[in-house]
Amino acid sequence: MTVNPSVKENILKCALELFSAKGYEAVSVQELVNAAGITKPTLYYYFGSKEGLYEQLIAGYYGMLEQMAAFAGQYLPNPSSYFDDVHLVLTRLASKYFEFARENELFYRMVLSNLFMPDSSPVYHIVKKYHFRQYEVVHGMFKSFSAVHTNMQGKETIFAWTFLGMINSFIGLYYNNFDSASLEEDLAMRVVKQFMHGIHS
Amino acid sequence: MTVNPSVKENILKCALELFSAKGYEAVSVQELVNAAGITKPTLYYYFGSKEGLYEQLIAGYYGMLEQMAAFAGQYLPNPSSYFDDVHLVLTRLASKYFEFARENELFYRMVLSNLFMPDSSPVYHIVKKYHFRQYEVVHGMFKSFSAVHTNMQGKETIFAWTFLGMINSFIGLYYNNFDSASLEEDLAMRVVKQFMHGIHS
DNA sequence: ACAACTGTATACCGATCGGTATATAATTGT
DNA sequence: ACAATTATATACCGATCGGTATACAGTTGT
Repeated sequence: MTVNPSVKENILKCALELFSAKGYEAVSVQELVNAAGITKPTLYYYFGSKEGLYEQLIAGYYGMLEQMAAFAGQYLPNPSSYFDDVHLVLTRLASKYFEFARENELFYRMVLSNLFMPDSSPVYHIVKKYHFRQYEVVHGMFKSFSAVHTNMQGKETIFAWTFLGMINSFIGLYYNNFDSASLEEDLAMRVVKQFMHGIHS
Repeated sequence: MTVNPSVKENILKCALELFSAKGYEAVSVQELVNAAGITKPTLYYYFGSKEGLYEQLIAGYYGMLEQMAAFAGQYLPNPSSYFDDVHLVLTRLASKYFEFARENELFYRMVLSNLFMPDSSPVYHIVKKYHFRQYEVVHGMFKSFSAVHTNMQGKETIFAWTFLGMINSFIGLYYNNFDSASLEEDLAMRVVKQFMHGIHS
């Protein structure tokens, strides 16, 4: 079986728009193929099933996200300089997350809406491993911090979840226009400041 | 039209279990009435529609949550004492959120899974106002802080969202057993510490 | 020119969707 | 006792669900 790239890309594009706007369950295959200007057998020819389409859709984007996070989270210890050490890496990572969320809003909306999805939700088993890999990258970053800053040892898990929770909270905030701030470098610094020094900043 | 409370309660109980486990869209009315041991006309007699059932279900729980947050978030200024001022109220509120999340796990799982629901999701318009009211209570609390601690002025929105984001992040963590910590008083203190003083705590 | 393969559409599948018309059993007021 | 009302079930509605059998047009290798 071969593929017509343009047709496949078009299906993925329409799927992203619909799933992002209404959620997986609420989008029917018929609705999807109408939007893409094709018929059902074409969709099943390329993706096998509705779930297969969803998986292929998120796999690509999650790959990019993971690569970004792994790269931006690289830590070159420089403990003598505050701003060139942990602070630098966290700011870079937050900034890159915001950049990704800005440039892939439709996809990242799906990520957010799936974050706390119930375990027995029909699509949970699809997104589960991608969520966890994303967490692992951030957790690994804090591990590399604590290897140098031993006072952080044992708190890597809680730091990873807190940091990701804050990042996602702010991205959700941005998407819903509750805060006038945009997801610029500036906000990344504010988030890191809050994360590192709390309310007294 | 009158009601048989026990039947109605039973439907609500089954609805909570199913919606919490699979999400609104993924639960069919047939599945629901089977679980409750009734037939469809009975459900429609009491709730009018699937959406009506969902609304009545969450309205009750959100009412409790709102009342709890409003009460726990009351601020009696005592700026001369650090631990009896903002710190006290935040710890009490966090603690109460964790308590609520422990005692109403099924409901709060629904809350979390709806947190970042897309705007055009079929149930978004139902949960929207409840989410926002919850945020407003916390925002009001920070407003009452900043009336005394003027250095907090202008940051009430960002504080409210950060605080709620952290709370929910930890509750999600607890539900997914990623952290061995349970949602006890102890964790509430850690969250407030992280919120107020950041990573250096 | 013709066979093999790629890609797409028509037309259909049984099952299930959310919702309801109607009948009737059970309760209540008088 | 009997009418009115409450509460429940049978049986059904048109629409749509996710998915597919089949035919066939377009392309490609030889």
